Amino acid sequence: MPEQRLQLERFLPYRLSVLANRVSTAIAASYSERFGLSIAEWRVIAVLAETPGLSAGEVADRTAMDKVAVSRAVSSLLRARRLRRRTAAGDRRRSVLTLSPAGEEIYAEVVPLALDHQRGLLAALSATDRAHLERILDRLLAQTGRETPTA
Amino acid sequence: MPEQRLQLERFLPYRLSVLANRVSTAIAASYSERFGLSIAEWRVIAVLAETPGLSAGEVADRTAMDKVAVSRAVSSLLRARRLRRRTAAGDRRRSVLTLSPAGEEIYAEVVPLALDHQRGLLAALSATDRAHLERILDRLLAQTGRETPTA
DNA sequence: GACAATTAGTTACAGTTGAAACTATCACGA
DNA sequence: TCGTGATAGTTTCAACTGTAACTAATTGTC
Repeated sequence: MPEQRLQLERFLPYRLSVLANRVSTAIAASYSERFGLSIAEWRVIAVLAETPGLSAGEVADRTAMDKVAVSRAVSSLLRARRLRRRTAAGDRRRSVLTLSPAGEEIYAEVVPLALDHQRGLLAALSATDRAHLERILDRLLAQTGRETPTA
Repeated sequence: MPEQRLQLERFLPYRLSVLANRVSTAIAASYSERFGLSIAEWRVIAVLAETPGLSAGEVADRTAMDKVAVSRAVSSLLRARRLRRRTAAGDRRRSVLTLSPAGEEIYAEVVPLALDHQRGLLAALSATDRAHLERILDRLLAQTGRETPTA
């Protein structure tokens, strides 16, 4: 049996990781310098803009972040008055998170930047390639499904 | 002009990041527990198995790691006697890195694990989807080309 | 050949991260 | 209603990471 080789530059997990890092870093640069947002904070803002009133745990579920990261992002956003937190009516352990006007404002300003980046990326692809990519990502994400411990 | 929305779960950069994290974490788990390797250490081993005799800087170029990360991975691999380091003949600043027999051994054991993971991932895709994915990744990686500061 | 500018690699420091422990609250069964 | 176990979220502590400063060696350039 011949020794197996790997060829890192062609190894799918490695390529995915390099690509994702490049893209995330580039986008993060554009909002971190302008608004002092970390990736975690931006994700929290984004899900709360889409679905106000989530608890910290629900934010964690939807952002693929762990609860410690969410806790820290929330507390720094609260400090900056970009978020408001109440206690859930029937369950005083749960928080109910919503964006403050300042938070909404930031969301409104960051979204176009983020969409621009996405457009820039997709510019490399034909329309059919884009459709393929969507479908392939759906499948791969489903395949890797419940493996991210959101604990 | 209506406010733009983002929908994080459909946002390409976000999806890429989640997928890449899931995959890397899963693979890393399999070699980190068995061999006590970090992702950085594994990458160094992989490129040196493919191309022995690289310098630390060349390793950084090929692994999309920065030079500090390479330096630390190299020194921990040296400590574990999984790597050998000499000084380059004509330039005493440069190192010449090669795997030790123990390092080769680890490479030989990890490669099948890594390839299994890749196979598991690709199992979700048809042959044509795999070909699409390859091509699309090539393009996106080229598009994001020279943005990763390997400094 | 001597000195400024580059390059290879390491180290130090400060900020970030994650696992585990902790606090507070809730749910449920006896 | 008391006690046990689960759940939401925070804090702690130790490990990890990145930036910048550093040492050492090399390459001009004059």
